[in-house]
Formats: sequence, structure tokens, C-alpha cells
Amino acid sequence: MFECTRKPRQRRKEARPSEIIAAAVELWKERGFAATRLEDIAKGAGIAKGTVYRYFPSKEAVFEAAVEEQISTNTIERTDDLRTANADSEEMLLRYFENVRAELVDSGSFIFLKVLLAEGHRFPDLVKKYEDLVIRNGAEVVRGILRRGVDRGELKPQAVDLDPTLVMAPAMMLSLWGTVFDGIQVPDVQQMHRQHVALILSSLRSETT
Amino acid sequence: MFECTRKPRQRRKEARPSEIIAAAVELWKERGFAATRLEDIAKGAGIAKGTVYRYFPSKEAVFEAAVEEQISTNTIERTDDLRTANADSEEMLLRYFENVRAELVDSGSFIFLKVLLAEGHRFPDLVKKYEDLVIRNGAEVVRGILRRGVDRGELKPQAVDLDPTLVMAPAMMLSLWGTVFDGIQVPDVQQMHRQHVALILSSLRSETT
DNA sequence: ATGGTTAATGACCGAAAAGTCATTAACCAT
DNA sequence: ATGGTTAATGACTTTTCGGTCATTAACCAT
Repeated sequence: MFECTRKPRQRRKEARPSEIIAAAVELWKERGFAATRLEDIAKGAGIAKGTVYRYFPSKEAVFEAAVEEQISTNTIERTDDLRTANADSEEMLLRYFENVRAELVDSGSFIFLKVLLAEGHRFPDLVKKYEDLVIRNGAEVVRGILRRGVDRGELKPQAVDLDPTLVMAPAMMLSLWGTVFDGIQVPDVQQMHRQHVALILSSLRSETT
Repeated sequence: MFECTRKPRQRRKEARPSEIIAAAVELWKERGFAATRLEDIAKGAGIAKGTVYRYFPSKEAVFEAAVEEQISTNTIERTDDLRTANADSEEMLLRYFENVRAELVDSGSFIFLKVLLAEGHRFPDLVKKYEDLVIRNGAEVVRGILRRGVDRGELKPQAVDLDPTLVMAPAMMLSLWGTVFDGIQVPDVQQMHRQHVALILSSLRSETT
């Protein structure tokens, strides 16, 4: 007994940055942003603290890179997904909401939203970027769905005038709130999204006799 | 030149706690929660760091007391305000939204929401209390408005089944988001609230011929 | 006045965590 | 093999900041 577990040092320049970010996100999800030390991140990524500094100049830089990564991957996915679909507006809205929920809750990008809301001061550039690429992009998707609904005769023409923010905000807020108590608290986010879609549609659906 | 500005020490046991809280909230609003040191708070309140510890056992206790204060003062106000009113449902909803906005943005309680969202882990009791007294209370108020609208014949009966969270969430989210860029970013929160009310009503208004 | 009580002070302490760097050892080209 | 390059290490330094406490001085009762 007492095995001398000599950790075989590995040199993997390419893989490190994304591994570090992945470990960081995992810990931020579990314990929150402020409570996560840089050494925890290193440990989580299976490397020593000093190694982190070879790839990122500071702790904040890791956060910035993480946001940057999430931003790019997610907005692309979402846009593609919705462009090729062929469902009615209700289905489209539901799918969009589910997308938002999954992205924020399941894939854990809710921390970015939380931290940017709470600590936005410290990352003015990031906030701007997040606004441009996530919020505005989301608004564009919603606007697309509404416009498409009008074109197909499912929604009344005024639907295009509805501010997309009003459609997105509850989806984001509910998902966010649901994460505060480790996801247990809010009864059923998806159910509520369904109700929200119903509310929107009952107001915007065109009167086809 | 070289005036020895001897600060005249003052003993004001009664006034301290609220002054400390006020100074803390002010700084949190300006610089965020994490970026505010306890010594800054003391300086802001015009006292020495040690004095803070005469009134609060820890830094977190200051935060807890601040939330506690906001919670009590604000929920009382809101409930009273709406019970005595005599306007139609549209007016009531608008007033409620304006209330939420004013409370979060103007009187600065948005930091509590932000911090509880972002750092909820560290304050499980507070989160619970906030949920009970602010969120649930808000939901109750909204439910009251809807019920009242049905009673007066302004809203169709299904209105009472609408989850109040769907009504509150956009109001909170928009106000929150508006504070991230020092309030400059979101074009016009109040305008958007008007649109939101219109959306809700166009779906819930009873068809009186 | 004056002495007792206690609010107020701020220098100090120590823990915690960010960030550094001399040393070690993979990896590769020869 | 082997020597050069550089990724990886982790002990060490530095900084930051929450919390303490011996000392000072307001305030008040006498």
C-alpha cells in the first residue's frame, strides 16, 4: 500500500485553455463566481496554478475568455436551428424558450448573465459584447419568428411591432431565478413558458374566423 | 497653512446603524457589491472601520440588515398603495410596474436582487426571506389586481389563472438590465412597461361587445 | 469640576488568495 | 542518445481585506 502516484506531467499547449475554461465554468456553476479561487480552477483542470498564468494573464481574463467562448458558440447554434425549422409560430416560440432555458440552465451559461448583471461595472466591454451578441441576437431571432408568423398568416400584422425584449425577458428571468435554489425552487419553468407563449399568442393570433 | 483639522469625535449610538447601511447601499450601487470594502463603507458613513463592528458582527451582517430593511419598508408601502386605489385594471398594472421600477432603480434595491441572484449560495436564509416577502408578496399584489379586474368585469375570468410571475418577471428583468450600464442603455423602460400591459390586457380583457 | 461609562478610533494582525519565478522535465529535432 | 526548447510545477512573495483591541475621548450623573 502507499503507491507513489507520480503524476506524469503532460505538455498539451493546445488543449489547456479550453480545459481551464471548462473547469472554471463547472466550479462557478457549483459554488458561484466569488467563491471560486483560481487554484480551485487549476485543480479542477488537473494542472498547477502557475500553469493557468501561462495561458491567461489574470483571473478576470479567464472569465472574459469563458464569456467570449459561450457567446460565439451559442448564438450560432441558435440562429441555425431556427432558420431551418418548419413549424407553426407556437411551436417556434416554445422551441425558442426551451433553447433559452437549456442554454442558461443546462449548459450553465446562467453564471455569465448573473455575473454580468451583478458585476457589470468590472467588465464594461464584456457587457457590451454580451448585449450585442446575445441579447440583440436573441431579439433578432424573436423578431424573425414573429415576422414569419405574420407572413404565414398565423399572427396579426401588429405582431411585428411587439418589442422582442418583452418576449425574451420572462424566459431569462424565470430560468435565472430557477437556478438560485439549485434549480429546485421554481415549480416548473417549462410549464410557465408554455403559459407565456399562450399569453402572447392569444393576443397576437390572427382572427381566422 | 497646515490646518490641523481635528475631527470632532461624535457619539451617536442611535443613528449609526442606519447611516452605515445607507452608506453601504450607496457604494454598492456605484461600484458593485464585491468591489466595496468594509473600510469604504465606514469612510462613506464618516466613521472608522472599527466602529462598524460595534453595530454589526461582520460584513455580511451589514448586507443582511440592509436587505432586511429594504424588504420591510418596501413591501408595506406597496401593499397599502394598491389596496386603496380606485382605477381600472390597466391603470393598476401600470402603477404596479412603475412601483417595481421605482423601487428597483430609483431607490436602488436592484443591488439586492442582483447579489441574491449571483451570490444566493452564501445567503440561503436571505434568499428565502426575499422570496417570501418580495417575490411572493409581489405575486399576491398582481393576483389581487387580476382578481379585482375580473370582479369589475374588466377582465375575463381566466385572468385569475394567469401565473403572476409572468406579469412580474419582465418588469424586474427590464429594470435590472437597465441598471447595468448606469441606466443609460435601455431606451425607455416605462414605455416598454406600457407595451407589456397592452399585451397582457389585449389577451385578458373581457369582450364587452 | 471630575470620575465613570462606553462609543469611537485606527494601528495592527492574520488569513486567504492573487500572482511570480527558479527549477524541473516532457517533447522533439538532430 | 542527447541537447535545446519550453510547458509545467509549486514553493514563495505580495497584496488585499476582514476582523481585533488597547487606547482615547465624548458624554453624563454627581
